[in-house]
Amino acid sequence: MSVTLDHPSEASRAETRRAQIRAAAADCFRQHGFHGTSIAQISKAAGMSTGHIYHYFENKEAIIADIVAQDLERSLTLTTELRSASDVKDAMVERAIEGVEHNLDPSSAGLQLEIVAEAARNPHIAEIVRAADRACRGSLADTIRTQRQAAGHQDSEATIAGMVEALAAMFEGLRIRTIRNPDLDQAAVVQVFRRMIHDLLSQTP
Amino acid sequence: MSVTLDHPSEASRAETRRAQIRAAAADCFRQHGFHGTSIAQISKAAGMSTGHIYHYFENKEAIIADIVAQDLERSLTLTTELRSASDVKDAMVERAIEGVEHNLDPSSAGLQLEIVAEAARNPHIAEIVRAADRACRGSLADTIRTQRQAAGHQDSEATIAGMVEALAAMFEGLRIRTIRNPDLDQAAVVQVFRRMIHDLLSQTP
DNA sequence: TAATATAGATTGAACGTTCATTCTATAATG
DNA sequence: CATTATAGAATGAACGTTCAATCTATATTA
Repeated sequence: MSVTLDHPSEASRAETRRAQIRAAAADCFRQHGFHGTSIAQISKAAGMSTGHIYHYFENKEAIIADIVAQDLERSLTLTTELRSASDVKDAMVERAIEGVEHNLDPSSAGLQLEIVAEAARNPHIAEIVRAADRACRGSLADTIRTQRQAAGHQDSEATIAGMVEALAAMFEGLRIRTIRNPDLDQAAVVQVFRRMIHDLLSQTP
Repeated sequence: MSVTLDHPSEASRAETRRAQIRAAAADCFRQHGFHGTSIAQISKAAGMSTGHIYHYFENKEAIIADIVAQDLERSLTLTTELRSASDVKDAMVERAIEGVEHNLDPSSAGLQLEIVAEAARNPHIAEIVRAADRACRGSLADTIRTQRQAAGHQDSEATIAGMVEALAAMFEGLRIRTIRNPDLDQAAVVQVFRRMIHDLLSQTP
């Protein structure tokens, strides 16, 4: 709508500041959790005053919601990418290492766990998380269904849904594993995961 | 040393009170998280004054640590139980339903996620959690190793460790799944899990 | 047994601090 | 000059924790 974009400011200036606050807040949340982090801490990390934060976010919860939404958008992208592969089974087995690596990164895992824990009790955050999860499940179910049908298997929708949940549990479970066992052998996990995914997608009734 | 035990009080009175506080606190923590719960809330839920809480716990973190320790002791018991089964593979497949049910209970899952999220940033809680996890892994590794050797397989320790991590990730991952997808089809998950566990324990190089 | 002493359980108010949020004033921008 | 960005002080509520006081019940004494 706005025409004058001579300067990079205009609309983008505000978004830059918002991103700056998001990044600083995410850092704080990783270290101290949502409710262990104060606005004062966030403002310090972002290099601005406390009052200024409220110029860009209505309140603390809005910052949390923004980070959650941004984070979930990223994971939706990852899930959708799989569908474009020519041989889905091979692609999933091959890319298992990426999924394992991604979910085992402790700082990422910490924030993700904070988000789910918050979703377990905060209806507003739960809504955002569940909508994103629904989209991810749908995408993954499509991917698996296509692959199974192409291989000549006949599965009920419940079976497909069960496979989706099992795969999701495996990868998301790694976020818990990396906290509970920081010395976990990543290579060994990748090897076992590959075999399990292969077997799951090839299984006959 | 003390002889007079006419009344059930003496030493047990204090433990009763501690248990009462633990239960009330766990309830609050489930609903509002560790750092979203105030001592005032806990004291109200436990039906006693705020000051009285400090008669039994040094501070808020001590209550958290106590609940965490108690919770982890229970999961260690569950893991150890498996070892006594005659046919471990059958037992694991048969008892998959219990593991799935247990980890899918939303109120249990919520507190467990709160604990892991706290462990991700609080070294004291991390220490408790990791010690318990080490014990569980050891027990599960023994169980799997025995079963695999009995079936004539030759696995490296890394492979056994990978299997342990995969199984742990699957079941613990369900805690995340039940929050992100409350409508999850439990029966479908049980069926897929059974097959996956069977295949994992029977797999050949 | 009646009277007193003592220990521990329990209370709720008070403390100093920190919190999220709002208000006010100044600087930068266009 | 008008608007927006920014800073920082101000506000009142809520926090974890402490503490002096009271209540309850058992033990001691006479």
